[in-house]
Amino acid sequence: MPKRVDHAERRTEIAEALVRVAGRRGLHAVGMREVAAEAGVSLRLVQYYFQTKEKLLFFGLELLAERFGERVSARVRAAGDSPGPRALVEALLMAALPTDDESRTFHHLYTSYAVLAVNDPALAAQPFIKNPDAAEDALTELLRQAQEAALLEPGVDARLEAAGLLAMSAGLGTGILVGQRSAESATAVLGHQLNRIFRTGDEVST
Amino acid sequence: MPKRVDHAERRTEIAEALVRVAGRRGLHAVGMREVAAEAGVSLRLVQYYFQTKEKLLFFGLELLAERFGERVSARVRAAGDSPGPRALVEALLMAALPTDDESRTFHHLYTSYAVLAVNDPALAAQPFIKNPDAAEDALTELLRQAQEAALLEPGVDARLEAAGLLAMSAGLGTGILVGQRSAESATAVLGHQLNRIFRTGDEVST
DNA sequence: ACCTTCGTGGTACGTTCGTATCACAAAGCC
DNA sequence: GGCTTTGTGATACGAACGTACCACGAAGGT
Repeated sequence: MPKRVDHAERRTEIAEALVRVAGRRGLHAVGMREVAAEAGVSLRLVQYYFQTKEKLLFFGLELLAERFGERVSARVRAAGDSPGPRALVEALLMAALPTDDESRTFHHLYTSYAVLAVNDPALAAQPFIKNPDAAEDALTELLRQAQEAALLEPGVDARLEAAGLLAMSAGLGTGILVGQRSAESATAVLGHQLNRIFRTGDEVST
Repeated sequence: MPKRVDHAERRTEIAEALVRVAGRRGLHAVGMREVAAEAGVSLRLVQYYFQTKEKLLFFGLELLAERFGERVSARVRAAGDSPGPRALVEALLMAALPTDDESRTFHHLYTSYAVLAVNDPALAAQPFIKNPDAAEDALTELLRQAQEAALLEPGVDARLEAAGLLAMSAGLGTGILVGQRSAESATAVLGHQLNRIFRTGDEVST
């Protein structure tokens, strides 16, 4: 049976199994055996491709971040051919909301990792800072451009506003996740916020 | 030795030990034995006052929510004798930010519980919804009053704004928690947001 | 054609965890 | 003052977990 196999691919498959079971039962409850079963391989194999559980978890986080980045990019690209700044900003912020199973799992697990990182320096060294900071930079740049095109209300500080919007999006996402608020209500809150930032030339986008 | 003892008090002491050790090592890592050691009692005693770990965790959450409520109330009361609406709003929002050890632990553990609640219906039935909803109602009412006193910029929807501000505060709090942003930067973001909501009669309060 | 390396399975080990059990002393009740 | 209840200690148990170990079949290289 043992043909030569692509390690990277195998690792990705197993990490995807990890993400699935973690999304279903919670990151705290996932064990090597269950990941193996979900991936349809033996426990030994999980050990073989990841020597330790910690490494498996790290790789799972990387996978999660990567997939999420792709998702956001896709959303932004889908925002239209020559999208207005507001449509771009909206796409960026809405993509982070847990509106379907995939984004819900992402939000759930990312928060789980973040909580673990509070007490785990090794985990805290992972892309927890890098990734959100990049998003903040990107959004700030978007707002600056809109500002130069005189599309924003006066008195808006691009950087502070970007940070605030991203934090709001994250907070709303958590609210959705725990069932406190519906996805529709979250988008309404976000939309109202954008209405107050952008000059009234209402393009509410899709 | 066995004098008659106040159960409620004992349970609170043990739950406080739970909160301490959970804040130190993460909620996922806390065991009955460690809680017992932290509280300075035997494992048996923890079992005696809480029959099961689940009940201990529930009680810990209740304690956390209660203490946090008191903290917010204290902050709001300390906002001044006849505080302006903006000072009140600011006190409410800032109190939720993890600026010191106590609020940091609160934010950390509350988020931990929230993550667990995603996959645990019994935990989800605890005050996860009730409490934030109450905060949203209170903040909405505060904004409405400010609105009637013509202290707000036009075009502000009190309810949507309240929800947005609370979500932003929560999101900023998480950012502080994971070391992505400093407490000062978070308060700056929040302050800027309030500046754009309240009419310019700048009282930045303490 | 041999031999090394790679992929894989099965299983055992040591630890830790939550919980249950046994034992017993002090206090309250009548 | 005997007896029941209450508080407390020590320890045992069964399960689950991460990890380590042993064995072996099938390719690849030369």
